[in-house]
Parts: sequence; structure tokens; C-alpha cells
Amino acid sequence: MAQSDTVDRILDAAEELFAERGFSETSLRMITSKARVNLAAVNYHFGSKNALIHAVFGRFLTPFSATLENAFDELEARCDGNPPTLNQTLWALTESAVRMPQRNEKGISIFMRLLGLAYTQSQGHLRKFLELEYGEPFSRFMRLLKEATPQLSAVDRYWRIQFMLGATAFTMSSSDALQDILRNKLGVETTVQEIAARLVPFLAAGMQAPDALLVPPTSGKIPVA
Amino acid sequence: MAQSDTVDRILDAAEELFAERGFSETSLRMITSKARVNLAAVNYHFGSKNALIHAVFGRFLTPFSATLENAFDELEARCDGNPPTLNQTLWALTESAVRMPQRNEKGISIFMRLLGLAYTQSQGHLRKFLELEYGEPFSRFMRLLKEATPQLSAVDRYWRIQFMLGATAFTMSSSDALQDILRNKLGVETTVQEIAARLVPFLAAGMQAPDALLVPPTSGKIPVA
DNA sequence: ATGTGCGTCAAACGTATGTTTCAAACAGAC
DNA sequence: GTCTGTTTGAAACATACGTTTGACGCACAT
Repeated sequence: MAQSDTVDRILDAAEELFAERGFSETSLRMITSKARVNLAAVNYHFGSKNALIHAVFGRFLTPFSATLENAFDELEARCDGNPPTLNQTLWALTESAVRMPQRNEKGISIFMRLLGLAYTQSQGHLRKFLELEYGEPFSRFMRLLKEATPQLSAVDRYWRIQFMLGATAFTMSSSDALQDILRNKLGVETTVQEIAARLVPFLAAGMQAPDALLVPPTSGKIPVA
Repeated sequence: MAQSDTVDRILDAAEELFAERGFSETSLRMITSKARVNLAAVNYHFGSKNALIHAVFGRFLTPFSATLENAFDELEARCDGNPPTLNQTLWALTESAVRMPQRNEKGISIFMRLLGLAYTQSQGHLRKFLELEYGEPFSRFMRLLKEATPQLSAVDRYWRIQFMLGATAFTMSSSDALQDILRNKLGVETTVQEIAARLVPFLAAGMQAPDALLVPPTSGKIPVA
């Protein structure tokens, strides 16, 4: 029962609080009191609040990026030579995320929400850390997407990838709240797997939509479906 | 040259700083010094920082929601009886946003970024304020979407609307950063209008994708495109 | 037994925040 | 000109933050 207990309790509490309130809005005192540890423990074990944020991301991103690399390896092996399709690539990512061993049932949604926050909140230090540490699997995913959508121009593909990331991060990040609404309004239960099963076809269809700029937005005439 | 000058200068500065740094990360002192106004002026004219945030949103959201209502009125009149199509509905929203009179050329991107932040950052008071003040045009938009996609089950439509909101909010809330990346990596300039022109077809295609659950995510076998 | 390293604790540090205060400056009405 | 209500100004307020400090307890090797 050495440091490990304290360190993990801090990480657990920080992860949850960051996910539900953001980084600047979560104070070290909230974290340490939720984790039932002394305030100084954070600076003792991690050095600073920013370093704690990095540690929170590292704890789930390191195993995830390993899982993802394996999934991509396997996928490319199975396709031997031919580039994997868009659907295959998206499913490889999705399955890697869904199958990650979770600390609890909220694991995935916290995971997603944190990723969304990392992208959304400026937090320069975080972006630098993530690019430095996990830029490679991300680049690989981008390369697979590029090979799976050769018909898109680089600019079109770039923006559509942003749209995909947005739909994913946003949906998963608030999936708890959204599921509550759904349960109340429609009386339906939905698992993260089912959400993913709905999300992937949406993304694939959007990604393969007919070319964009055929319908200029300032034309005055509103085009018909 | 009564209060109006001070009030507007505060709103201008606050709007810009909020958009580029978020709400909690922007202090009143940053705002007042950028606006070249005394610190106490904010609390004198607005009452509190939260009230200032509401005022910033109100200043562009009130004319926008009026414009949007008009666009919807006109659209429904033009369709007389028949429900507007999905594309028409999405374009009505997009054009209303793009055509809003802007204070400067950065107007739209600030506008979008603020909306994204409002959705992303928890900020309970803001969400309450927006729901209370601008819930009606939003409900109307949802109703139009429902009538434009009668083939979708309520649950499918619900989730796909979330995906759309996510792609939009996420993209717009980081559009400046994304444009920087694009400028550096591909050497391309992109206007908000062009982003919207790419986003709408993506959303429409995703919204009209074939039904979701035909491809269960936990099947083990990864389906082919 | 004793010293050594590590982890914990309460307390304090310096700084930055949102907000308040109150006097001074200003406007327009009489 | 004087009065009255409104707007600005510099300064202070109380509070919360991230971080640091130094004493204390505990395990373990000598």
C-alpha cells in the first residue's frame, strides 16, 4: 500500500472531474477532496496541475494507442496490399475504443469526453503533449482515411475528417446526458456499442457524400434535396 | 457619448476574448484593459461576469433568431403545405448564420466559436439562459428536421441530430485553429462560408444514410464497405 | 536501536480573480 | 450657477487558486 493507492485515487478523481467540468473549472482542491487525499499530494506525485492532466490522458491513451496499432496492423495484414476500406478503418477504430478494458461502465464516455475537451479547450500545453506523445497512431489513422477516400481532394477530406471527429467526440462526450434524455423522452435504453453502430454509418455516408462546393451557400437560391 | 460607448467597447472586447480563450480563462481585467475601460465598468453596466456573458450572446443571438424565424417562415410559405426538405432546412439555417450583418470580417467565426463554446463548456447558467431565451427557434428547427426525415425512426433521428450538432459545434468551436492547421499544411485559405458549404452536404448525407443497425459492432467480423 | 527515504499532513505563501466602495467628473434641468 | 442623477476612476475587498514549506510518521536496511 505504497504511493500507488494515492496516485490512482487522484487519477480517478481527476479524470471524472475533468470530464464533467473541464480543466480550468476543476481545482486541485476539488480533486484532492474527492480522492480523499491531501492537497499537496498532487504536486508531490505529479509536480503540477498540468502534469496531472497529462498523466490522466496518458493513463488511458497509452494502452489505447497500443490496441489501435494492433488493430491497424491486423487490418492491413488481412487486406494484404489493398488499402482497407473506409468502413473497415472506422470499425477498427471504433472496436478498439469499445473493447478497451474499462475501469467502470462510465469508462468509455469519460474517455470520449476527455478527448473532446482536449480538442476543444485551447490548453496549448495539452495539445503539444498529445501531438508529441500520440501523434503517430493519429497520423496512421489519417493515412488510412486518405487511402480509403482517394476520390476526395485533400481539402475536402481534411474538413470531413474534422466533421467526423466532431460528431464522435461530441456525441460520446455527452452520451450520458443524451441517454438520459432518450430514456425519458422515448423510453429507450442505448448502449455505447449501439451508439457506435449508429454513428459509423452516419460518418461513412457523410464522408462519401457528393462533392461539396457544387452548391454555393451564397447563391441566394436554396437548392432542393 | 453616454454609456453606449463604454458598453459596446466592453461587449466587443469580451466577445473577442471569450471566443479565443473561453469564458473561465478570460478575466474581467483582460476584457476591461482591451476595451480601455475601467474595471468597475463591467459590474456597473452588467452586474456580474455571468450577466456580461449573457449580454454577449444576446447581442448576436437576438437578431439571429429573428432572421432565422423569417427564413423558416419564408421557407414554409414557399413550400406551401409540403414540409421543407432536409437540404432546404439546413440551408435556411446556414444562410441565416452566414448572412447576418457582421461588425467585422471575423464576425461569423467569432459567432460560431461562441456557439460551440456554449454547447461545449458546461456553464450551467449559460445553458439555462439560452434555453429560456432562444429555445423556441431551436424547437422549430427540430420540428422541421422531423418532418424532413419521416423515414427515420424517432431513435435514429434523435441520434443523428446529435451527430449533426456535434460535427457542427465541434468544427465551428475550433475553426480558427483548424484553419491555421490547414493554412500551414496545405497552404489553403478557407472562409466560414466555404466550411459551411462543405459541412451541409456532409450532414445531409449522414442524415440520410441507410439504416444503422444492420451492422452490429460486436460481431467480431469487420464488415466490408 | 538507529538512521534514511518516502509519503502524508496542516499550514502558509504569493498571486489572480470577481466584486464593492466611495470620491471625483460629468451631463442636463431649472 | 446650482442642484441631481449618472458614469468613471483608483483603490481596496474577500475569496479562491496553484504551489511550497517543514514537521511528522512509518517502513526498512544497517
